Amino acid sequence: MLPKRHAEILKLLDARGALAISVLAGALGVSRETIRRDVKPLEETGALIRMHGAVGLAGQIGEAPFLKRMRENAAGKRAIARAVAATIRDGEAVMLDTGTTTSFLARALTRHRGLTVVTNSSDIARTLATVNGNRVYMAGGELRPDSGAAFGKSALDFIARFSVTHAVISAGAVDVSGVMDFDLDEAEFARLVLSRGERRLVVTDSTKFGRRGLISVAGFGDLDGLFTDRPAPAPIAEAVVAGGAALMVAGG
Amino acid sequence: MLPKRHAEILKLLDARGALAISVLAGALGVSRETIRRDVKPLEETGALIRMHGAVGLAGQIGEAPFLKRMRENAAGKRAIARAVAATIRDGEAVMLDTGTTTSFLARALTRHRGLTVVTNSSDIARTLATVNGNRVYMAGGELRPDSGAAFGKSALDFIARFSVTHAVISAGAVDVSGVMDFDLDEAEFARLVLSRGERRLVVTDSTKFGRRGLISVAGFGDLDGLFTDRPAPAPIAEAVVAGGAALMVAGG
DNA sequence: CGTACTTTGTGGCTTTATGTGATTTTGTTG
DNA sequence: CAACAAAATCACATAAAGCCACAAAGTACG
Repeated sequence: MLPKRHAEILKLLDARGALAISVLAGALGVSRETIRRDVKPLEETGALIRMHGAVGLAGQIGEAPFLKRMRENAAGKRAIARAVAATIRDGEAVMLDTGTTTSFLARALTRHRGLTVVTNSSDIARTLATVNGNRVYMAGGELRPDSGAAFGKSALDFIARFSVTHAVISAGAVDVSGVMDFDLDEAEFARLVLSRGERRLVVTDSTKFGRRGLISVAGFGDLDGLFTDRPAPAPIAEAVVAGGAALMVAGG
Repeated sequence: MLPKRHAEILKLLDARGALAISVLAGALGVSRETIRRDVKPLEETGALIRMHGAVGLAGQIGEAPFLKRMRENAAGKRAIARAVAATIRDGEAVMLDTGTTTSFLARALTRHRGLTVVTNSSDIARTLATVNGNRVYMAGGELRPDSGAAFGKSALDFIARFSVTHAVISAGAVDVSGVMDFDLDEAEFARLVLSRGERRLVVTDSTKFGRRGLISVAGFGDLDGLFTDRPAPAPIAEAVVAGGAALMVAGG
């Protein structure tokens, strides 16, 4: 049962940050020595970093802001990701933009088979490219240091050639007027992603509600659904349904 | 009655997750050995994944083949990666092709700062894009399911625009005539990478020596150095130095 | 029927996973 | 810096799982 517990360990670390060996041993119901033996190959492949007394995911240690953000409200984002993944069937085509919540969605989709995935995020591409017979198309170019994703004209041109069943974007902010972002390139990219999908979804954890964004990405009328982890403030919830989009609240 | 029990096994796994061989044997009223024999073809076709003690549906367990390959001789590859990383200074430009050893090199480079990185590998891109102010340029396109990397004309065109200090490729095989590969696209890509670097390196763990490749990538005269983890067979070592390349053996 | 082929079971041996306890290393604190 | 506690390491024991070869029981087809 090795790989199974390996996956469990990575999941726990992903959710809760660095943990002591003994904590992991307790959580998984095996001896500390066993956890140590599990951890060794994971460390050798670079997935983990060991310190005396604890292990952590490789990326989290050396100040990677993106991974740090992935730990904020990780439970909520994971719940959203699971809910969205449940609406996607094996073999379908999805387009994902960059974001912590869409990265969680990519992880939730590792149990699907034969997906076609279009993205500009190196994290999402890497997560889905080598598993389960998926086909992954990634837009190349210069990758942003904060997100590890490609933007700009060539990325736009690349994804404009695709048409997919599910287009999923993440939101920097959501208010009554719709979905907003803080970055012009990201907003343009997200807008294009939405236009290439038959079913247009936004995923956003509840901390984004009421936040005021800089650039408008889409009104609720342009969407088919908005997935979040906690009930939205009443005015926003009303605006969503008034725009004709479904509002889905994923249970933790 | 083979196909019938195969279907039963898949159904059980789907309903109850990963199960031990002995559990399946009990549930279906046959011996463990029989289940093992049932499971073998299912594993070969990729429907199942086997661990010691249990089998699970491929979709439920996330064990990518690429990660599996990264575990093989991980210590040797890491030693090679460390040795190469020590010859690269902060702020320099490197070009890396896809391979388990170059992925290790990317990890060894996470402590460098301000690198410029050019690659076609989503794994390498993701590893280096979000840390320490690196600039990462990744060739996009359709990613190969085995390696998570982009090949083909657009990838070639993309990297052809760059000139870097260090060009590093991994080898599928090495014999007295030079560096070989098993895949035409990979070989062409590697050749182009070499041509874009001032310092041209090959990294290869010692298991590749003497293996017979399909396509020639480069003769030793085209290289500045070859890094490996154990001394090469005498005829190959002689060919390397005769070609004017340095042979570096990294201590474990 | 009988022969040839397939499927299943069995026993012996090897390998793997895991736990336990002794011993060493590491980090902390007075 | 001595002393202590937590963690890591190591060696050993054991039980479960895997593997192989051969025997037994079906099964197909002339």
